[in-house]
Amino acid sequence: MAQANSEPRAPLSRELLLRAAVAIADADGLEAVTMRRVGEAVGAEAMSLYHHVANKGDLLDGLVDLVMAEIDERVERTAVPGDTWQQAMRRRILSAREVMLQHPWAPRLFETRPTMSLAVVRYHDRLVGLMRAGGFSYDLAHHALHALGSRALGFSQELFDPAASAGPASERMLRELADQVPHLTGMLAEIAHDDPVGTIGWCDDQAEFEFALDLLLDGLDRRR
Amino acid sequence: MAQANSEPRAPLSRELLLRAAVAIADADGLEAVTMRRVGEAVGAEAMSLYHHVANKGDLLDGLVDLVMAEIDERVERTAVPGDTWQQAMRRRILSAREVMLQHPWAPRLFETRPTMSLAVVRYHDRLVGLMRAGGFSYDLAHHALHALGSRALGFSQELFDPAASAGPASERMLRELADQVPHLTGMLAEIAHDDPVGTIGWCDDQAEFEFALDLLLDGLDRRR
DNA sequence: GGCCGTCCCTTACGCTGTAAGCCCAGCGTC
DNA sequence: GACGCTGGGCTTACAGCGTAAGGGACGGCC
Repeated sequence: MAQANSEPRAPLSRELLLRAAVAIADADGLEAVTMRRVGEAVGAEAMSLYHHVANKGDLLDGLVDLVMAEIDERVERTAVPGDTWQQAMRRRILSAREVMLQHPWAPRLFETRPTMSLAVVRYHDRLVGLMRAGGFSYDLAHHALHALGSRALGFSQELFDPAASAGPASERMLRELADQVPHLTGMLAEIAHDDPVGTIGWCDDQAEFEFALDLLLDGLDRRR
Repeated sequence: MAQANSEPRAPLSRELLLRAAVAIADADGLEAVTMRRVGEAVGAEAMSLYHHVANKGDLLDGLVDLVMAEIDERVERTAVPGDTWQQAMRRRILSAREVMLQHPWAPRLFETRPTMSLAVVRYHDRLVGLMRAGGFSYDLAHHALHALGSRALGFSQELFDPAASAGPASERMLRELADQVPHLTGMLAEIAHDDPVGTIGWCDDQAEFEFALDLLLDGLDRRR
């Protein structure tokens, strides 16, 4: 009713909706991505979106594909020809992680989606390709995929939760519970996080991620 | 209105609600656990639950604690005195896994809960204790916790999704996409899953889990 | 007896995803 | 030019969610 003819507005399209949804998720988190909110962002009503996506699940799948496209692009850009399987794998996974760091909501989305998108399957297929070229048996490559888990896509699930545990409140609480968790308090006291950049959650910083990744890659190389 | 006085019904309590919620989750999955549904299960209205739980999040946290209690109990029962750190850790984690296998919804719940419950913290604290006794530095123990991630609690996150990817439909689809994912199709053809018992999702069977676990434990032992 | 908690119920609100149907612009065809 | 079709947008509406607000019945204590 308002708007008159100020701007004719680009026609809706799947692409447009997905871009809007990404913007919303980046700004306010995944739970802020609702049909009404996306509609508002593109200047349309919620129900109009259904002409371009089958339902909300379809939209979320679209988000996954979009993030995967970003990853693929970056992976391609940062590839180095002479790499060993291990170097190539490492580089690729860390590239994926860079994209995940830009979209903090993506890990949770990837984990939650009930069916795996073709893009994700293809990503893993290429990883298997790398390992095969490096002399892996199919069996070991299979094991490797499972051992890596979500780490193959550049993130580790956070049981020590993201953000919420940070802050002085939880630190004080932890100190009060020192008798209940003596080892953890001792550990935290010694480690004294200085929280560098590149942190997804509380502790999942770059160094942490790379330590676990190399632990796995080395172990795999030894079993090759 | 109905019911008359057929059965006076046990008074509500936190315990009662949690037990009912577990039953519902076991039967129909985590998303079936709604306040109304839990209320129905205990013969009360949804709003009555709020006298025993602060809100739904509190109820879910209660579920986590309940599962953790089950784990602790089993861990205690299966402990063996003479174990090395590695044996003890392995045994403990596999015990936790047995409980997770009985509550397929638990992994997702653990991953989703925004704040970590005291029970979970204590569980990890004991793991650190084991490692310390095994000669770990705090720093390495810290790395170890992160490297293990959710595996410390007995499950690995499923990017190859649970159940949904199984069945002939997805297998046929995969065959049709053979040119797009040549390595994966080759791998799957060779592996020929015979799906033993103890499977959480598609491939996260016991053997898979233990392979990754040992890969990590061995790697950690070497860096000790 | 009067009062105060505790426990449960009823009602209602705002939010979600989405089914159903209307309306109108643009088009192809005669 | 008039016709009807089609497709993209809007409006309305519904069921289900978590939960805020308040009412009424019971028991224990002064």
